[in-house]
Amino acid sequence: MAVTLSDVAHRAGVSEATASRVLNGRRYVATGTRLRVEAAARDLDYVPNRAARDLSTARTSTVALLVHHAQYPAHGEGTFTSRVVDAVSHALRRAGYDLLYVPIDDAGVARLAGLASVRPGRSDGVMLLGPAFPHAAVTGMAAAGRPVVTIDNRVDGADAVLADNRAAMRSLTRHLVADHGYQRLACIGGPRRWPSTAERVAGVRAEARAAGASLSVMHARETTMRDGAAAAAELLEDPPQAVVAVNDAMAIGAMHRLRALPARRRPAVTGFDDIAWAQLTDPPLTTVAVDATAIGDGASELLLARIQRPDPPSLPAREIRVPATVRLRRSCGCSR
Amino acid sequence: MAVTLSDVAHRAGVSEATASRVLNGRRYVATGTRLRVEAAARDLDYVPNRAARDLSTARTSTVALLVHHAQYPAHGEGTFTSRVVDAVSHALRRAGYDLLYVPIDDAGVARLAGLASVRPGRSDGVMLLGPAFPHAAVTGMAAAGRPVVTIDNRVDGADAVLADNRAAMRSLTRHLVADHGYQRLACIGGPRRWPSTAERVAGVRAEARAAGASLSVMHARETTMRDGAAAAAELLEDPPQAVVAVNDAMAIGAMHRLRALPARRRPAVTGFDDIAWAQLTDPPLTTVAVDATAIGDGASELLLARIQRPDPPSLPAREIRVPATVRLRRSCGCSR
DNA sequence: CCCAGGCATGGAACCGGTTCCAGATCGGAG
DNA sequence: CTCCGATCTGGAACCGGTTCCATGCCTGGG
Repeated sequence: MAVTLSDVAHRAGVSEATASRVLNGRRYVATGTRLRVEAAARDLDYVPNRAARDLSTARTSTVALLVHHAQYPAHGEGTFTSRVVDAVSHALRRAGYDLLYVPIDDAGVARLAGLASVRPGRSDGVMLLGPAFPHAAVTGMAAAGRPVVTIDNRVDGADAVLADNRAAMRSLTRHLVADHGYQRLACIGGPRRWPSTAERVAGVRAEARAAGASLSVMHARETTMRDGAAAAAELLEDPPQAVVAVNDAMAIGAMHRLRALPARRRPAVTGFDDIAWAQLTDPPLTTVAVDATAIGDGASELLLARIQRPDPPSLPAREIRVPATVRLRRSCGCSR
Repeated sequence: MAVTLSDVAHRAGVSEATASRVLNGRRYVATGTRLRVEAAARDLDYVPNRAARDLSTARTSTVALLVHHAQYPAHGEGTFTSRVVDAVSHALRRAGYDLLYVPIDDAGVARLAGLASVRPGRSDGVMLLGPAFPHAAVTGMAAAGRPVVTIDNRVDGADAVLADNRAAMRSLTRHLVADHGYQRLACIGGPRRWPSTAERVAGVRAEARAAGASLSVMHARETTMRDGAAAAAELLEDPPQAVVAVNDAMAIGAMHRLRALPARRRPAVTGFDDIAWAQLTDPPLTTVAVDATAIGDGASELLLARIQRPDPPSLPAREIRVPATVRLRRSCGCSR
């Protein structure tokens, strides 16, 4: 049916071995031969059979991206995840790799925890997007020599790509205290065990302490708008001057709930992620923007480094921090 | 390195042929043999090598999903696309297929138009999500016998899955005219060539005529919040009583812009998609919800039907319409 | 009792590439 | 002029499955 390497070789009057060498850019092929083979391949519109190549090279040129949704709904429904997925996908494609997209729910995650043993499956490596993957599964894979990188999450012994959550939050908090003079802050955090939200809370805490502002921290079970609203409800009685949420979804939920207060007593609100809708809230949401492209590039760089040399003294785990920049809008009290 | 079929066969004391038969559930295997092979596979934690299987069966059990972003930003940034991606992915997984995720930009689309010829690539079939794929590329693939299904788009001769845009919009418009008594309507549409937005406009038009309301239609170049705002700006001078946008992003943009008007003259606004943020606008956005799960199921049903019997008198193109239901909130003037 | 036919199994070809190895050719150094 | 090594090429093994075909067994009907 399809054009095979043998067809190309035949048309060019060479052996399959030589044709293969040409098409893989190997050395030791005479220029004339090279040109003939290339012409034949072009004429026949030859496309190599991936299964055959994968089989003989024992590599797939494919990376699996697992996205956990059920426990990560704020992102799953939002735009941060899709931006990262696209960025990762583009970065991989540029490197000649394909992306297998695998959304995974609680049941799937549980199953994952079981097989710390490695499924070579149909990918050369795995990216885990989101904070909810069981520690054991990640370290299990990494220890077994299976290339793994976590995104927006970190686990000892595995490569990771995260935003510089702490620094960004310190800078944002400094703005609230120093520029606006807020002295009483509240922070709406996510689950304690999720590294990136924990880091954001830690950043707020560190800067509040340094700046001498009071801070009360609450931890939501998930990080949806609903959770943000619920947390905000507890603040209605004695509202702080500013509420720092660890993502935009919760910030928007909180802002919504805080409308119940008269404008005079209504706290400033800030978020994190800079999703598309952050510009359209009333007032527009001050938040932190993370460069999704940098995340995609970093993740694929780390993973491909492992894939492309899995043999030598297994590399120590690396971590890439992507800078995150504060986006001042009006919800923090700024006038612009 | 990895456990192979031959290992399993050896351990069970049978030939590879028999082991293969057992693991594929074929008939003509004695029960005792079957049990021995199954036990051996379990003991060795055998996972079949996909490349080898793909090569010998000439099928990949993989479907490529192309998502066009640059021309589809409202969805690319929003939540409709990601919901559909997840739904498709789950449906395929249930059927034993993997999903190759391929975001594609304008340049990619252009390239696609060129090769009406078929790239068998690494997938058994292709799903195209979004309205921006060139006609020729789609029909080319379909004609070449390559399984294709379009989502949120339709092209003659190719399978398609879409929301029942027209009916939903008629019903929504009827509500505006009959229940609220609006007589002067405006509709913010998308590009004329995008089937689903065109159908939505057609639905509004049909019902407005039937109900005797006046209607002015505008067509935005894309369908982002910005486009919605720009369209709304033109309505400020002589505002209609209700503005029907063809998606939520534009509706939100329009609502935002229309705040410039005093409340008395401010039109009702409605959207389409029921993205997460529609509940949080002020007032909450009346819109139309599409069942993403149904889209995923439909698309995978159509595609797998083609994949699993590509030989017989090539099936005529089929089209699945997914019901869409109106979600009344306050932006249309309802009180609840 | 013999034979047809269904059941159960193994041998081997095959899918379409990559790559090891051996042989051939050629230019330059000794 | 011979020898050596670098360059070029083809034959064939191999990757790990699936499946065609041949074979042997067992059962039941004539």
